[in-house]
Amino acid sequence: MVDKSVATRAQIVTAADRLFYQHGFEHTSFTAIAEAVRISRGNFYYYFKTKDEILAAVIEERLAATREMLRRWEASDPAGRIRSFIRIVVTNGPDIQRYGCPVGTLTTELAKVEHPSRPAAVALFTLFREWLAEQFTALGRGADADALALHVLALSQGIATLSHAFGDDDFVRREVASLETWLATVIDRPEGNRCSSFC
Amino acid sequence: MVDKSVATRAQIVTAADRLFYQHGFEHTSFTAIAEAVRISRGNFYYYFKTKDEILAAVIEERLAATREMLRRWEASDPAGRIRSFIRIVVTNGPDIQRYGCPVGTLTTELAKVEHPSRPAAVALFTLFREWLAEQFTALGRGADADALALHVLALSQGIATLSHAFGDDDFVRREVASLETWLATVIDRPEGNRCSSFC
DNA sequence: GTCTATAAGGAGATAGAC
DNA sequence: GTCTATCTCCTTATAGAC
Repeated sequence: MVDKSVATRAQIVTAADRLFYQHGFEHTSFTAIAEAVRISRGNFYYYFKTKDEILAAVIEERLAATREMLRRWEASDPAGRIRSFIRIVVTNGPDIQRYGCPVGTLTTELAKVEHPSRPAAVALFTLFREWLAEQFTALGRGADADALALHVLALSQGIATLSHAFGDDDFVRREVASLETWLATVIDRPEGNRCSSFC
Repeated sequence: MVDKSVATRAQIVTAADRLFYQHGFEHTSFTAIAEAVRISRGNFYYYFKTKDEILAAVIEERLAATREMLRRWEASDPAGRIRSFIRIVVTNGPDIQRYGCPVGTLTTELAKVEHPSRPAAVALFTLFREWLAEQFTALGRGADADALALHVLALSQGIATLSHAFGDDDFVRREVASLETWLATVIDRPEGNRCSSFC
């Protein structure tokens, strides 16, 4: 039955997505995924021949979900879109505090084990990077849009990593507030009049 | 022979340190460490009863090495010390591009697998955090020294993560230059006159 | 202190019945 | 489509000779 097949496959991807995020790719076993979906390990291989295939499907799923999120954010103006991004670390605060950034932690893990899907994971970063650069360009900062995008991305990554390590809510809120203030000054100020390259 | 025992043990810790950094703790097997030190797997257990014991020794070693590095930096004035920290991502640029930040990647991995040594790894972060806060206090920013320390730590983490993901040298240099400029303004400026909470 | 041999368990992956 | 049974490989860890 095609419908059932599609549904079970989607359940596997959803469960694997969550477990890879919470416990890491390598640390998540077939047994753990099978138990989460409530199917046998054998049935598993009807849908995915290898563990790497599941990972590829999970990354595809995350790419699609991220594109959909960015699409929803386009309801705001460019400055509001960037603020939506900046606020992720607050919006998803509890998850990030427990498990870190889903993009950063996956990319790092796959790099350490030299996994073939590493470039696909980096593409998640690239998606945010290019989308942020577009917003800065729309705000009249086309000349250094990519640099500004990377700056926002880097600080968000750092906030996520330290939130994960220290579990300090105040720190996250403080950094996000500061980054939003920075954003406001970056947008309004002409290029020659800044306190630093990014300000 | 005690001397030999000490030397072999140190070699194991050094090799494990490097391999844990390059390939991750879980992905590094006893076999890999034993081959690196050129001893048999059996001999291995004469020095360490479990893999977790090696990890604990590696973290202790990293803590000691970090304290020693911070001690050397004390030859500079407080502002110079903070600049030494900021420049790590350039000084260790190639390693960080390949393997990420040794502190951040280890802490994240241990959290995902809920490893008992996770708090010890976080202590590495705390060491930098408190040392940075001391320097900001010495610069007359005692009121928000910890917040400033966390800010520098967070941005450095983010730079390391993106350097690892994208392998972009220019980005790293740009961010470090910007952070150094920021540092100069933060030190000189009275508390009321800033373009953002940190500037 | 160092070695070889081996135990015990878990992983990914396969075969074939239903 | 789903299952049980099984295979193979690799891991950590142990026992005991030298």
